[in-house]
Amino acid sequence: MYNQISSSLSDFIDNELSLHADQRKALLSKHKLTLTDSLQKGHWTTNLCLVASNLAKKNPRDIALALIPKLENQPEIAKVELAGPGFVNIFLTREAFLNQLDDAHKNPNSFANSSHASNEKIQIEFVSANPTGPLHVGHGRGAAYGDAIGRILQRLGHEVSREYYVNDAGRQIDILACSIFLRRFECFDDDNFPGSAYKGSYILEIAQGIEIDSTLSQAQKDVLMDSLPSDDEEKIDVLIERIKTNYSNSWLLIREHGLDYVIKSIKEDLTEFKVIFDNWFFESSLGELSDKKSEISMALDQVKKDHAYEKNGAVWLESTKFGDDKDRVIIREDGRGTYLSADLAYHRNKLDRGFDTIINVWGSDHHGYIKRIEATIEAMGYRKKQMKVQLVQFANLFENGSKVKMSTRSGNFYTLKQLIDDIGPDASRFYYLSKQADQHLDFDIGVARSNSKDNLYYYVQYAHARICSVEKKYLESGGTLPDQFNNNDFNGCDELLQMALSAQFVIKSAGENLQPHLIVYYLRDISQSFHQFYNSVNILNAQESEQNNIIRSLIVVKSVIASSLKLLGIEPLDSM
RNA sequence: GCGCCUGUAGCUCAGCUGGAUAGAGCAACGGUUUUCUAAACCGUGGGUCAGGAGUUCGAAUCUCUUCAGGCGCGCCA
Repeated sequence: MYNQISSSLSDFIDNELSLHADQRKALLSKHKLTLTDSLQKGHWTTNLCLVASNLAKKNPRDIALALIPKLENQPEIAKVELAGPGFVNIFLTREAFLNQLDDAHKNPNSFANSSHASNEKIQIEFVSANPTGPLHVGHGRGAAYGDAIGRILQRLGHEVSREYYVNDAGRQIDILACSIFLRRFECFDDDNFPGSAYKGSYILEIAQGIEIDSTLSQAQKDVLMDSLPSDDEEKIDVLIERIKTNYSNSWLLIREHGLDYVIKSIKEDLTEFKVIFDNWFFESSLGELSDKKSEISMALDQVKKDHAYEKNGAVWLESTKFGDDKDRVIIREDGRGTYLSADLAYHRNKLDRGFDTIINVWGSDHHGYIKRIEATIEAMGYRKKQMKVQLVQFANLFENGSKVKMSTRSGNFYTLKQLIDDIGPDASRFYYLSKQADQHLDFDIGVARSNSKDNLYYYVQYAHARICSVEKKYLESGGTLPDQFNNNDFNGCDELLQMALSAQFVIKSAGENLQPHLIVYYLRDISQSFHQFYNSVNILNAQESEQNNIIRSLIVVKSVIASSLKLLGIEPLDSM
């Protein structure tokens, strides 16, 4: 119906309004055809006449008077009204209204207006936490978000690939290995353990799980720990150097073992969270700068040709030429690469894989990095529009009103796994997605865990479970589930059905704007409408003539709730 | 100092590609169960959409500005 009315409006614009080409274009892009928020305004409404009145310098009412007969001609349209300042409200025949639902049900993936949307190959890179420890609740938000976006975009017909970028090459991993080494050979007692090393209990666990024959004598330990710098950062770097040099075999073993262990545990946590990646991309696979044929060397060579220069012994990317605030070092004075140089090669790799769009889900503390990477992409000859960056703010965790403290280095933090064990993956995902990603989220686990009425997650699930229950009872009493509406019968569900129809537009918008929270709010609204309906009508004791349409409506609502929940990675509950 | 984000009911937030009376949950108060799951529903109270100016037929929404808060500005990752 949307497409049909929409094309009538386009015909009207082309044939009845004498507009210049640019005016016509403006009108086509600015006018809207939307489902109404209440059936008192009909089923569909358009602001076409209001927008056109500006462009055509005509009274909106006059334009409407010309438009209305064109619409009323159509057999599916019962009535057209001019309302408010110039809205045109379209009332469908009951049959046409109900047919829309059958159509939506038959083709859940065919979206209104889908002719304009081309199916793209989209890659989403998310989580990508450094493999130096377990995922914490902040990572969980990115995981829930990226995965939901993936599901929504897939539903809209795109081909989606989920990727985790593993920073397995940098200093962070050296610190991880160093921390494990120090624990394994008991170099420090707890009070003197270096401040920059990782102290979580998992470090001890890894250390104890490694099979190494050798031990360190007290004399060896003394040499290792002799006259260390007092600064925490310098201290750890010196330790790393000494261990690498003097205990290279143990070092390599520990480094590899530690990395494997942490990555494995991250994968396990994500699996439990129902987030499955199609690809794990290792930074180390880009190779070394010292290898002239490595991917990272080739990527750097490419930008060095035209967009880089040497200064103070370092190589600088002329990123200011592409909108960055300042130029950036890509090769340090000492010849090592920077974080940006690896990222540059990584983005080149991604774009060369043929994705139409790559979406980077980053922690919002990286927002200053966006211009830099955009500049890098352009310097390599790609279009920066191919990349979208979606920032995810940290989630503050509360319990009974007080903030749960989190600090990574100290090792004392609330992990994603704890959260999942505590309230389950589905409730976690629901609350993670309940607010726009790039804004602060206060997440109260007390509420999420509770059976009380302020738990929105259960409010939605309860709506679904209630419908399942009614259906079951209806079948037990000898009813059969109807597969179509009776056009002339009970219309008490029509408002509910109108809202069910809007699901496809909500999902479309959630996908286009990368905002899964729109679906959360939609779920809340349709659940509320259902609960209201449920309390106002005795379904199982309704007259037989009414029951067909009621049950049919509930089937539609149930399926809309279930499919919306699934887009968020949440399994609908059949009973509670 | 520069850049990005935020400011909507007592609290937590929707609504922001301009549109019809500004919404929801919680909290407060008062109701609803011989009947399908009361984790529900109904009702009442509660708002200068931070302040100001501008654009527009029309602004919570766009522009400018002031105030308040958060974050980012490394040859860190």
